[in-house]
Formats: sequence, C-alpha cells, structure tokens
Amino acid sequence: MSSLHTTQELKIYNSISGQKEIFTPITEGNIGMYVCGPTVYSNVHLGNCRTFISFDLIYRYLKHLDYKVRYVRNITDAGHLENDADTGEDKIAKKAKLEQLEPMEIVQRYTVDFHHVLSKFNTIPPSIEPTATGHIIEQIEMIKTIIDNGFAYVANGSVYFDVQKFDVSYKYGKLSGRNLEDMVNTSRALTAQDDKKNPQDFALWKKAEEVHIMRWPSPWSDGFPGWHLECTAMSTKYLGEHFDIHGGGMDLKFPHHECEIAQGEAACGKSPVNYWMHANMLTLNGRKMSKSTGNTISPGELFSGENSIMGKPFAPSVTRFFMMQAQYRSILDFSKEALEASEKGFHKLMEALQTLSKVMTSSTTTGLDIQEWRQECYDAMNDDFNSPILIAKLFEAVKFINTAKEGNATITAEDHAILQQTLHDFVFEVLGLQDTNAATEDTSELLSGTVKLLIQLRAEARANKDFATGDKIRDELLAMGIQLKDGREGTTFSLS
RNA sequence: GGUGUCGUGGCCGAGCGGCUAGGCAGUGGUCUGCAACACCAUCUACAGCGGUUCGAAUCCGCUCGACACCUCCA
Repeated sequence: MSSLHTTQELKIYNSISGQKEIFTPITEGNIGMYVCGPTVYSNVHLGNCRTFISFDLIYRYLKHLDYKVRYVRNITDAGHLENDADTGEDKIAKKAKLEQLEPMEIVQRYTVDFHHVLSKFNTIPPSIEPTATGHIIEQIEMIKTIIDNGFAYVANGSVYFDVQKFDVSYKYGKLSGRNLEDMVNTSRALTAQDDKKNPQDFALWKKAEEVHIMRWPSPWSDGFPGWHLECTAMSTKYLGEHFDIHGGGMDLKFPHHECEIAQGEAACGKSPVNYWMHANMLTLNGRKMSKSTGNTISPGELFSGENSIMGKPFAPSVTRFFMMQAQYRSILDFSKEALEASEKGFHKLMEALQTLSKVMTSSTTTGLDIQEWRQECYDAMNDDFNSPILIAKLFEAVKFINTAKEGNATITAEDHAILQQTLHDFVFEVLGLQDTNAATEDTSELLSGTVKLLIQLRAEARANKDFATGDKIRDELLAMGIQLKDGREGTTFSLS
C-alpha cells in the first residue's frame, strides 16, 4: 500500500521493546490508534500541545501513506484524582468547587479551549473523541469482568486492581521496565491509610463521599470510575481488545499505561497494544512544563506576545515548525532564541515555495536529483517519523530552488511538478504547516490593490529622488505589518 | 534509594562505527539612493578519562553533570 510513496518500510520506535520495529498493521491497510487526551480541568499549556501536535504529525503521515486510520483520543472529564490516596480529590470536582460551577461547566469550558487551541495549531480532529462520563456503563462492565477473572477486589464500596495477583499470571511492569518486587521494597509512598491491600493496587471504581457531586450508580457504590480504566474501556470499545498504536505523553508511561496493559490483560486475556508510542516533554528553562509547578506558558500568551518570557508574539505555524524541528521522542527546550531561529527558517521555507512557481523549466535537471531527494524525504519519515531530517531535506530543496532561480541550476517540467507536489505534500499535508503569506493572496483583493497603489506612488517618488516620501511609505507600511521588498523586477510585499 | 533517558560548535537540534546534517546567530559578499527583505559563501563541535577497533561523537567501562518517572501532570 505504501509502495506508492516509498520503497522502504515504516519503522516505529516501540516503547515496550525499546527499539525501532518495522510497522505491520493488524489488518492490512488499516490502523487503530488511541492517544490519551487531556483532563479538562484547566487551560491547556504548550507542553500539553506538543504531545497532541506530535501525534498529529504521526496521524497525518499515516494517512499520507494511504492507511485508513481510526484515531481515538479521549477527553477525561471525570475520575482523574489529585493523588492516589483515599483523600484524593477528583481534579474536575475540585476545580468546580473552587470556581463555584457545575463540574460539567468546567468540563465544557476547558474542552472548548482545548479544541480551540488545537485548531490554531492546525491539528486534524480525531475520528472519535469519547468522554469518560459517556462510558460509565462500559467501565462498569469491564470492572465486572476483571473481578470475575479474579484480578480485582471490592473494599468498602470501591474496587481495586490486585496488582500482586495479576503479577503472578501476567507480570506487572512490562512497559516501564519495573518489577513489582522492587517497587514493593523501594516504594517511596508512605502507607496511606486506605482500603487497598497493597500500595501498588489502583482504583477501578471509587466510592464517592457524601458531598461529592460527580457520582454514578454501580453494583458496588455510588461513585466514579478510576482514571486508568477509562482509557481501557474506551479503546476497547472503539478499537477492539487488540489494536495497533497507543500513544500519549512520556509522563503517562507509568503508571497510567502500565495499568492499561494490566487491565487489558486482566479483562481480555491479551496485551491490548502492538506499538506503544510516547511523545517527549517540552521544557521551559530546562524543566518540564507543568501545571502543578507553574512552569508553563499558554498558547494564548505565546500567540499574543503577552508573556514575560518571549518578548514578542509567535504564530502557531512557527511554533509548530519549531516543534517539528525536533524528533518527537526528544526533550525539546523552549526559548526565545530557539523560536526566533525557527521563525526565520520557517519564512525562508515559505519564501522558497513561492519562488518555485517562478522557476523556469529546462530540458534537463541539474543540481539536485529530484527522485532521489524525494525518496530521502520518505526515508526520513519512515525512520520513526524523523521530522528534523525531513526538514533538513526540505532545506536542500530550498537551496536548489534559489540556485535554479538564479539560473545556476536547471529543472525539467516533469521534475518541477514532482518537486512542487512533494514539497506541498510534506510541508502542508504531513507537517501541517500553514503559509501565513499565502493567506494574503486570497484574503483581500482590497488590501493587495491598496498596497500596489502605494508601491506605485513610492516608485514615482523615488524616481523623482523624493526619498523622504518613499521611505515614509515603506516605513509606515512596515509598522502596520506589511513588508515591501525591492527586487530586480520591481517591488513586492508580504505580511510579516 | 529504585527505574530510565541524555550530555553535540554562540543557540536550537539531527546523526549513533569511516562519508558536509539542517535552521538561527556571527563573519565576508551580491542586490539597493540608503536600508530592509532576499540570495550566495563561510564558520567544523561531539562532558572528562580509559579501553575495543585499521578507524569512535557513534561500541564498552569508569567519573562528573542534567533531566524524567517512582504522588497529579501531555
């Protein structure tokens, strides 16, 4: 299927084996992919966004390879506790109390924010976006199965997963490389006074306190489901007991994903996922961005420039490009200098795309083997979605385009078409970038006509050596965000 | 304390046994009335110390340092 695009197979780094593996879907031509979504109790920060942008790249490339992808990303709107002790409070309920709102108002507000921000980053919505509260019945059914299979116990109205017992039959810790014995011996967690038999056990169902508003009836108590269980219930419902790819942020690897594996095996008798993928963290000042420590910057603050770190606004596409310049498994550090570098590079890339349409074709191609270059682009992405290598390749094309424009390289009409198509595919379709300049072309005839008139007036002034007037037009337009560019064939403009 | 990841030129960031990563900044040019924009050229690094090898940033060992997870976090 992918042979249309590439002669090499797609390799994916599988977190559970710790190495790159050739990707083989369970059903040829189809992929089931589940990514853990946000807990909607506050505005998303940029670190959260990186994970979803990383998986957007992956989703886009898989689609580009003509796979039919069912992409499921949940919304956690209940059950995510502040901590694992019995006193642990549901994040959403806590926020609701704080803001004196219904929990569902909290959920709605931050779900809207989440969607709004992700659309700014030009991410494609998932195929299905299920919520935890919409799947209480499925979760209760799954808990019943796990109890029936002997891997969970009821205590005081709550249900806990019996990790010790599970470990005997299936081994707990496969994903995170831990073994239960070590964990028992070295656990830092103080023995919380709760209903659990062992500190490693985790809640499948929690009995709600009297004051707790978020509660649903179940065979064990009025309560709410455990966080880990939500993902298992929803992934099983929409992708089956065994599916291709499960992703999420690196910080979910343990315990969240480890627990998902345990639940899947305990309920269905088999490992739920073939390829585990983890996107790495975005750091700020060398530290993980995190809501709890306050070391964050929000997308809104970044776009508007209203923040103490950056000193100027950065566009969503520039930010996205910045993220694509690092591989999704690497920690990426966020700074003004790094963003500015990406901004310049991004504009250079976009500029070259415009230039390409003006390059004359010839009877031969010299300076770049277009077919080979194209293959190298695919090789980069096939090697575990190595977007930084892809971008390096794109810049090879940029150099070629500029050289060709100067007449120091040539390209045939056929190669020109391939180059244009390939660049378009990778820049817009796969990397998901948006050309801020191109928007001007269709945005407004009015603007473009007006600026052209000013350019003409300026040209006349300059012809009369009235540089003061010419410079005034130039400088004031620049102040408004319109950059005039004096070239050999006259003056053009772009929005900055 | 346990588990794991990582230390690359001024900055960001690929590579992971032999071949220029790339972007930005800097420097030198081209263009321009002056600029800006743009374009061209250039800058040769892999924490330290040992070892394996014909050859190591890349493999092994040790040392130092950083980060993440083990409690909520994408």
